[in-house]
Amino acid sequence: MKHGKIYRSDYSTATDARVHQTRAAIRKAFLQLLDQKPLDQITIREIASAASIGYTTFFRHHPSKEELLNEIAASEIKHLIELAMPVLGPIDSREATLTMCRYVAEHRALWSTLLTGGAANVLREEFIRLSLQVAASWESTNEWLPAEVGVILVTSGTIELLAWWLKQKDPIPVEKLAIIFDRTIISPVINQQRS
Amino acid sequence: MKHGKIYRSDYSTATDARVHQTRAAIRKAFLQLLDQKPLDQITIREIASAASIGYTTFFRHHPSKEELLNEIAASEIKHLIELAMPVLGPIDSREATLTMCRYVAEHRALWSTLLTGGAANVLREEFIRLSLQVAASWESTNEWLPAEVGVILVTSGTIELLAWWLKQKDPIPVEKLAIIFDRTIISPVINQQRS
Amino acid sequence: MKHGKIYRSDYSTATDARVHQTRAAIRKAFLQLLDQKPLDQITIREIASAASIGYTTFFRHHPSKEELLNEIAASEIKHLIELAMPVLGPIDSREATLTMCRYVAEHRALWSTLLTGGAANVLREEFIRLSLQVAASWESTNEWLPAEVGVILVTSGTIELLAWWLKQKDPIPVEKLAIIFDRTIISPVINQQRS
Amino acid sequence: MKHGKIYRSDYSTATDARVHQTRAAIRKAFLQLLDQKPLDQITIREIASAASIGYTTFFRHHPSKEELLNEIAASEIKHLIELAMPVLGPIDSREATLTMCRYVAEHRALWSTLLTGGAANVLREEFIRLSLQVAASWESTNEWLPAEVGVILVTSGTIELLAWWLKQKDPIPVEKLAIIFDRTIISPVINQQRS
DNA sequence: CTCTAATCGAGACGGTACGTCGCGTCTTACG
DNA sequence: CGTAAGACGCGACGTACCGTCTCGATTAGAG
Repeated sequence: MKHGKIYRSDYSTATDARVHQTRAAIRKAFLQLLDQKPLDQITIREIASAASIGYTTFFRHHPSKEELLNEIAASEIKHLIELAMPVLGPIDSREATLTMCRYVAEHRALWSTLLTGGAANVLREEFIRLSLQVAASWESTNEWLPAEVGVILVTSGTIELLAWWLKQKDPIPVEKLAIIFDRTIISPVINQQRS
Repeated sequence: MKHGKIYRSDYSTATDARVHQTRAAIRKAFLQLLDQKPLDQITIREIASAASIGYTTFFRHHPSKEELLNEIAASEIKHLIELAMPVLGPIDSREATLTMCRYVAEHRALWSTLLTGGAANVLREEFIRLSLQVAASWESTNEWLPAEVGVILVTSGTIELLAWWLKQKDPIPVEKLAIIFDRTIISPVINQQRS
Repeated sequence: MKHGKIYRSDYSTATDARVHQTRAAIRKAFLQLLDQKPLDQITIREIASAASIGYTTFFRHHPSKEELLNEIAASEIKHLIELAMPVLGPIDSREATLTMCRYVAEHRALWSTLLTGGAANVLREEFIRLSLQVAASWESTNEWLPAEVGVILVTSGTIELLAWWLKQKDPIPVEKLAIIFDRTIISPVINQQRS
Repeated sequence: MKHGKIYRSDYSTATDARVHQTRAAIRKAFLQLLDQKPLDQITIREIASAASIGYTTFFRHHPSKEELLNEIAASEIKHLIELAMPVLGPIDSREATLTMCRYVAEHRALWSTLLTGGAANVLREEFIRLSLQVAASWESTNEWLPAEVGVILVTSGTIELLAWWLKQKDPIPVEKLAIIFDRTIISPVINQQRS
């Protein structure tokens, strides 16, 4: 609506080494900046400068900084959702919970940026959007709880809990986190409950 | 840090009828715009135009649109937190829950804008910030659950649940909402639990 | 063309003592400010503040600061022109010259402001305009010199010379000034000349 | 004193063709506007619009319209002063006078704008400033006439005379102008004189 | 190993919104 | 009941980024 054609190449299948190098530099610089301030206080010129690339070059790879964030976020979120889905299954939620927490712990730096940095709000929305999409076909587990609400609460609860955990200087061990996670977020939604 | 002197008057004790009129017009126009798009896509010129006031006049009342939103949000949130606090008390959470839901239901239009419009993210942060502040002195209710986490989960859960509820075309009755609220958000945090 | 009607009263025949007081205060404050900076760097609020009157009150007396300057300038210039005219007469230019210089010397503060302060350019134009008007009916004194040119040169020369004189810390005596005035400005225009 | 950092480049050595094109367009549009109204009634937006460039682009080349005028004026004035200086020399003032008048005549359009348009006052000041600077080292030609006064009178007289000449619909021939110039402005200052 | 095309840097440019300032009009409240 | 105080609409200011668009310079990888 806003823009005309952009002269951006399609680098998706590029084999040129420079392309990969440039993309990596952008990503790295961008995540570093996101650690420091919210998305809308970061200028593209800043990213380009931090990545030691030309301003114009940024646009050859990403149409906007928002789009860049979405690209990064989407791929990371997919991993997490794949790990998180079994959590809601009937089998062994405690084990799946632990697996998910460990995954985040292993990529602490990245997730810390995503969840506690300037991208948090964007990420939350994307996270919930993708979760709802994945869970769209599910049937309700409880007659008193619309499935959609369940997904929203679990997803947002997960994000908040992980964000809190990543912010701590002396984070509690993963096992304890998994217990909190299970008791406050998972069980209330999937378990049978007595009023 | 950014600005030099601003020529803004202190209107807090203003008695001039025009002042109230102008402030009301700004607020109304702003909330209408927030219904349609996120905060950062709203320009001050748009607000001024919609409120039928001069562009400059906006700054005579609010230093920025962010500040305006915070002013509005803070006062509304305070009301809600006052109603919400007893919910966590030991006595009768179900009753307090119902009271809070009814309050939101009675101000549906306003809260709908705040929670589901372009201000949602700002409001969430402010909400959690204020909740943490209010709850700072509390002692932990559970040895396995840090008090801070409890507050965060209850607050964000509340926001998500209310936001979902306000988005529905055919919203479920308040009583049912209160049940969900109690089972998924309150009880898991304040009650004793069996693993 | 720009403005609608102004609610300005006509105070020209006012007898109210306050009116005179106010006008005097404006005039005084204005001239003081003109000593310090050019006209367009002086704001009306500044004048009003310096004159200890309300901002709006200024407009009850003068439509704009430019107009105010013109009012002041015009009356002063008229005095000077009346003294200066005989200078060009055939009788005794040296004597008239001396008279004029003495007049300026006696009102040094005022003329210093008018000629060397921020009003200089406006004053020059007004001065030349009035001079040309007064001298419109004159007949040329020399066949080789259009009357208009003569008036312009004498007028602008007078202004420049007086401005220079008023700027000096140790001004030369009036008598010497009159000599310069006569030799460089008056004589070349009115006297018969040998090429 | 006024401004913070300006993002203006140094175009003095620019080779980009667009730069020259833009600068020329600005200059042309600016001079055209100066023909019509005084400097302070011209807005930068007007200049930009008339030059068919973006508003912001103006500032990439000139910090303000006043500065732009000074740049233009300074370069033109330098030419004229170089021609005018020999006029005051002892040799052949009549010839130098003629040369100078011819130069102005050949650039009638430009000088007409500078001297009779909205820039006249600014130009006068700059002219006198530069003249005094150039003539700073001179020694007085007459014991009764301070050198500074001589420079001021010659310079301002020159400007007034040229301005008058350029304003005429049927201007007198250059030769007659040179005679007036010599008799009324040059001779009275440099020649020995009998009281 | 060359050379040709892809990629990049540098930055000029037209825009849009910002927040500030001063103007001149108009309204209100006070004395 | 008139006047000061000041709220207001207006429009220009100068700044900051935006995203588009040339330009050459460099460099990879195909011939």
